[in-house]
Order: sequence, then C-alpha cells, then structure tokens
Amino acid sequence: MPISNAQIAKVFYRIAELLDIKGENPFKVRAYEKAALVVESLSEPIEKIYQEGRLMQVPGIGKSIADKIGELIETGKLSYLEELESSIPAGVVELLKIPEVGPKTAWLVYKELGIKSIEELEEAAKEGKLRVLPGLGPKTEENILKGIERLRRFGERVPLGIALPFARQVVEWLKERAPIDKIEPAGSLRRRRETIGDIDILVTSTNHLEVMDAFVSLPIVREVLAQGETKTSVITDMGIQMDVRVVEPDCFGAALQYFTGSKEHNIHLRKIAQDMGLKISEYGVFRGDERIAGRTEEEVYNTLGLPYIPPELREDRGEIEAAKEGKLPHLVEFKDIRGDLHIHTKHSDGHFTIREMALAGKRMGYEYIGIADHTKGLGVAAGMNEEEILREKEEIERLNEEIEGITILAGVEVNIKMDGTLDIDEEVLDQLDFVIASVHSAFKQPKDVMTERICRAMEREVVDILGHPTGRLIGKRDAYEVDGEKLIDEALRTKTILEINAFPDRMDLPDILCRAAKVKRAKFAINTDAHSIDQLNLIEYGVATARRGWLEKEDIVNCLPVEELLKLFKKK
DNA sequence: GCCGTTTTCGGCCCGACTGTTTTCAGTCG
Repeated sequence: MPISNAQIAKVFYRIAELLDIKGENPFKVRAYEKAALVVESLSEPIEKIYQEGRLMQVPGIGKSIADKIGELIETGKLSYLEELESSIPAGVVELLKIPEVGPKTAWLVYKELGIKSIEELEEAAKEGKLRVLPGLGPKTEENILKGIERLRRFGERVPLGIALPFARQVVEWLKERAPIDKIEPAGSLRRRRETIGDIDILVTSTNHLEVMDAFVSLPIVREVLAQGETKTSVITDMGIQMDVRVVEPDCFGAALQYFTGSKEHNIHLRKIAQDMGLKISEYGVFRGDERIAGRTEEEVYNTLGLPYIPPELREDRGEIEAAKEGKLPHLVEFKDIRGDLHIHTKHSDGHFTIREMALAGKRMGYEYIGIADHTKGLGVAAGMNEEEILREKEEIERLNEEIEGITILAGVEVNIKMDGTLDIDEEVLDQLDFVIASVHSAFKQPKDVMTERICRAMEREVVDILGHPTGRLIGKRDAYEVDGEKLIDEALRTKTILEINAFPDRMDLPDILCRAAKVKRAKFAINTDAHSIDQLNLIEYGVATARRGWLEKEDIVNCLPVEELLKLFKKK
C-alpha cells in the first residue's frame, strides 16, 4: 500500500486539528503538527525510512508517532484517527477555517448548541443565539458572520505571483503618504512561499499614527479589522488580509526576523535562545532586561551563535542545524543566472519576435537566451512542424550574426505524447542546440502510465530538459499523478535536466522536490516560459523556488557560460 | 507526544489586539 510523505503529513495535521478542538494538551497538538511538518519536508520517501527501521531517528518522531506511521504504511489506515474522527463531526473541524473561530469556539458551539457546520453557525449567529454562551457576545456574532463571508469570498491563499506585486505597490503608496524610514514586507511573502495567506508589512517611522492613518485610508482597504498603535490589520479589496506593524529602529531586525517566520523556525530559535539563557521576541534578544541585539537580522542570528539564514530557508526543515554546523548552502541568486532557456515567440504563441526577445534578454544582462517555441501537437498554441522548426533555426542563425552581446540558442518545447513519444522527428530535433520536452495533454492518466510516459521521453537522447515536471497550476490544477521519486531517479540516469519553471502559476519543480532532487545531485534549469518581454522578469519566482529548494548556482545549468552549457547539452 | 553534556519527569515561544471580562481568554501570527 504505497503512501506518500504528503499523505502521511496530512493525517497528522488532521489529528492535530482534532486534538486541538477536543482541548487536548496544546503541546501534544504541536507534537503532531511538528511531525507533519517534518514528514512533509523529508527528502526521501518515509516508506524507505520505515523499512530501514530509522523512523525514530527522525527528530520529532517518537515511539507513538512512529507506530502510527507504520500502521499507515502497512494498512493504509490509522485506527487512532478513525476514533478521533468518530468523536467529532467533520463539520466542526470545518469551522476552524472561519477567521475568528478557533478550536475553543468550535468546540463550545458544538457542545452547547450542537452546531456542526458553517451554515448552522451562520444561522445561529444571525439569530443571536451565540451571545448566550460564556465569552461570546453580540460583537463576536458579528465578527463570525463577517469571517464566514470572507471565507466564502476569498477562502483560498493567494498565489505569490499576485501577492508580491500587490505588496510592492502598497509599499510605494505608503512611502508617498507617510514619514517612513524603513519598510519591508515580511511573512510568507518574504520567504517566497508559493501561496500567501496574508501580507505583513514592517515599518519604522517617527510617527506611528500617521503611518496607520495613511494605511487605513488607502483606496484598496475594504475593511479595518483592528487598529492599534503598533499593529493595524485590514482586508483589501482583493480579499487579502494585510497587516502593517510600526516598530522602533532598534528593534527592526528583530521584528523583521520575527514576522518573517516561519512560526516553526522561530519556535526553534527561541528554544536555542532559552538554552543560552536569553529571551528572544520581536523587540530583540534579551539577557534579563538588557537588549543585546535587535537592530538587524544578522545581529539576531549572530547573537544566537548562528550565521544569517536567508528567509527562503526559514521553515525549520534543517536550516538551523545546517547553520550551526556552518553548512548552509550558498543559495543561487538572480545575478548568477546567465540566460533563460524557455522563451516563446511569434513562431508559436508568444507575442514578440525572436529579435525583440533577444534584445530584451540582453537588457536583463543575460549572456544567452534559449528560444523554445511549441511544436505541432499543441494546436492551440500554434505549434510548429518540422519545416517551421528548421526555418526558425535559420532565422536564429542570421540573428546571431547580426545581434551583438547575446547568443540566441535554438531549441523547441516538444510535446510528450500520450505514449511517451515526441511529436517531432528526432532527426530535426537533433539539429537544435537543445530540446525541452513537456506534457501538455492527457493530464489525467493514471500514475504509473504518466510516470512511464515521462520516463520514456527522458530516455530520448535528443531531450535535454524536462519542462514543468509536475504540470501543476497553483490554485487551478493539481499536479498530474506522477511518481516524483522515480522521475528524479530517471532524470539522473538519463542525464536529463529538470526545469524549474518560474511562471508564478507553476513554480514547477516545486521546492520540496527541488531539494529531494538536489540531494541526489540532479541538475536544474531555471526558466521563465515567457510569452512576452515583461514575463522575462518572472525569473525571480524561479530563483525563489530554487532557493527554497536549497539550490546553489552549481546545481543550475543556466548559471554556466554558453560554451559549457552547449557541451552539457551535447553530452547526453 | 517529544525530548534530555544541568532533566527519563516536567518542561515545551512570545506578544498584540479584541471582546468579554472586572483580571482574562481566545485568536492570530
């Protein structure tokens, strides 16, 4: 009964929620959350760890949880979870999704009023039935109704590709409207998670009130949730919650560190501080009443005996241990990228000519760009046939004669057909500088068929790069069913490069798989899949994904100079 | 439930804001 790390993590998150509602020991709840996080972040299949009897060696997994993992692997079920589920209706757990409603409230309304769905809670709030309960009043009823409305309208997390530009816009507006010294978005946005729950912006200013007033009067504010001297929360017209916090300059580093999170990373840091007899909060690192650090993040980390840890790593997935041992990766940066290898032009569904894209690439500071238009199997994208591919190659050769300062590489994005064959003659593909192969059809194949299909394509000597390997569209389409582990192994065996598609909808290969593949020494290409000049800038999302996957410039083929890159393509 | 070069039992991160309290609990991050 094969079961994935993600599935097991989900079970433990569920257990944590259920225990939380039942009012169990909060530390027990956290133990399950921690276990879920650890399992989710493993860079090898937990089944393997189980079979080799190493479960208890994993930090955060003790006897009890190891047994449960064993039961899940052996039987595909967990009796403990089933017991818990039977004691709490699923609808009561649903209530936790409502902002303002936590485990205590969910349990209270279920116990006292028998409420076990969002609809029933809404009804009760409207009829004023909640205010009779201890601790709840008319205001709470109102807030719960608002929370339900928010959940219905904007329940989902927002993709990074929307949240990041939006946050940058708000930062600009605040700078224009209030006396601001430093300003920096923190939270999961700064860690560049692929989706964002809410946006935290950190500010230092000589005038707190003016900043808060400027913030709440921005045209994008739909509702003010809370307004205080140091913290103000609003809901924006996009439905994203946004918090602004004003802090003293002496605390800025500590606050930035604190509000960047993740929660798990911070908890781990505080533990270290405690062991050293220190206390750490958003106001700084303290020995007794004396603040000994806080102005910069570096200061905070250094005081704890650690080097600076880049935000993208702060998930408590081993970065603190690595930092202690001086083994943090030197994460890839935009300046390391020498070219973008997945660019569409008017030859398929792009909006600009090869020349325009090349000149734009040159302005980005690139040494080369790779043109990879669609091939004929993708009718909707005006894919090219063999003849058109060769004509495009000739055009690229002419342009290379003509344009100085950037090399244009001739490639295509060939379709992997249902059976794993390619939709273009290999003789033609062989004449190109490089070939990206991608799945663009029949997404719903069963897992073994899809895995076999992709592996078969990677077998082909002409295929250099596997495009957007999991096919997911964040918030729109799940990854196709594919055995990620096998895919990585086959990529290694066949010397196929894994794309990290930077398109913010994709960010594919996802960060966790990047890390798992890096451990096995796979190679990657960070590409935008740009269909326009503007979209070349999306490379930052690919770099962010790579960084979250602990990748260094040595792991990325498009950090190589053009001659070495071409040699690598030929070698396969 | 996990964990231990101060512990195998007794700890387990810290603070703001709100609404309901008359001193604090719940939620959030």
